[in-house]
Amino acid sequence: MKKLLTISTQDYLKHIYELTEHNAPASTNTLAARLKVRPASVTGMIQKLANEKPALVEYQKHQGVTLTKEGRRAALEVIRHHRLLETWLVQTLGYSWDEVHEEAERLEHVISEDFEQRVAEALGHPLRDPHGELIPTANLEMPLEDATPLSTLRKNQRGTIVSVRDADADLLRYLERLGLIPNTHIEAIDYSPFDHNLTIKVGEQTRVLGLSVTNKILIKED
Amino acid sequence: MKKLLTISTQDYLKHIYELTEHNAPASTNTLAARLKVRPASVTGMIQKLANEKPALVEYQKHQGVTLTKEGRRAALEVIRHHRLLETWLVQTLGYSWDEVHEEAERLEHVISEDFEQRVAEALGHPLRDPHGELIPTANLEMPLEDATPLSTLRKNQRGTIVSVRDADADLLRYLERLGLIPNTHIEAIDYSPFDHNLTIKVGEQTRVLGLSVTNKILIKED
DNA sequence: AACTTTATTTAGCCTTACCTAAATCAATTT
DNA sequence: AAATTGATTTAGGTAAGGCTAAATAAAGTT
Repeated sequence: MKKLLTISTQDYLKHIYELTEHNAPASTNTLAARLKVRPASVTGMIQKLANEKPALVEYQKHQGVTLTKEGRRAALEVIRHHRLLETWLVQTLGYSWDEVHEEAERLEHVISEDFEQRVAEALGHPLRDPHGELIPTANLEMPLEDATPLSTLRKNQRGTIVSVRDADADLLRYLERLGLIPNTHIEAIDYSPFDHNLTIKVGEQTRVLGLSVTNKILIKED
Repeated sequence: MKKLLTISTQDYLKHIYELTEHNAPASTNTLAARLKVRPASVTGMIQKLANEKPALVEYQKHQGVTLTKEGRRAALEVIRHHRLLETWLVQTLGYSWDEVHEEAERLEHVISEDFEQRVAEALGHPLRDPHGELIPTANLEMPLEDATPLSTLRKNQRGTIVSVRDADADLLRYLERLGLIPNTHIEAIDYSPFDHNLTIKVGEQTRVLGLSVTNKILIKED
């Protein structure tokens, strides 16, 4: 007897999850920007979510918002849907890496538990989606991230790209052109401590990447 | 620059299409029953749909409602989505014949044109869904039905099941148990003009079917 | 033709989730 | 400590799409 949440509520929870993932409560304004809604609307919605029983968010006026246990589970459910869907759309309908997001964004709210299970099964219970993001488990826990930002790689170290985080479609297309997609093997050939630029070798190519990019790419050293 | 319709509107149009398929305008009450909504709500919604520009339905107080050209196209779009989705879910996720309906019912409203095309492509542009229902074409026309009701089959005639129309999940499960699913070959071995019962042979089995069943099964003679 | 039953419509309300404008709080400067 | 600025909240509205109850229209009976 799980409570049914509106699409809008699911979206709020998902975005709150993402904004609070690295500690720190989410502010009304950033949430409003993410949701493409006015700050006043966010305040209203948050107040409702905080007064549900059980409460989905923890909220003190002017102090930002965090998820409760219930809220977190609901958020992880949506995120699991999203990431499974992206994986599935890429694998079975030939969507490209950067096209799937929008489609999954709409589907994630309407698929059944049964559908979720069938897709997970069909995909062999994948750990990561096509961007390399971790997929929450069936019992709604987020696996630990065992990859590290590319920005921590230093001269002569090698690694394999695992994930590209928080990237918009433009950046994804850019990275795809550079061949910087999950499973690609790379080697750091230079690092500048001044501007934090990292020079890497990707296959035959040499690329120089700034911090804003190297921070978004996760790798596993090898 | 197609107009975006709400899920609710899409549902109204779809059900109006189905109720008016064999001539005759749809009445407020039957529509309300189908949509699981009160008659008063139907009146309200229909009035809105009739006043859209362009109008989606034709409506005269107390005379029932029919679709306009625009309304019909919108309805066929939803029905195309539904039937493609059912076909796809059965083929790629192993849904059974009688389980797909609900899932497709929710997905049909949120998939993109791109998704529709990819699925149609992946399936090889099928003509019928798993129930045998005709799938509207990409340019939103309903193909002509070239199959006939099983109730017209007479002693010693043979045919192949093409479709099971308007059946609820219970009937579908029942027919599945009897082996009466699309592509099954059958032969009429007796017909009673009094009660319209038809005795047929399905593989090794002999079955006696009443009119309420034989009218819902479409076949092609051979 | 009058009455009864059933179908349909009108009127008035509710909820959800958004909006704008105005008010208040918090943080930073001066 | 006061003032300014920016973030947040309150107050009051709007549009969808439901609902109930009451009013009206149509259809069927006597």
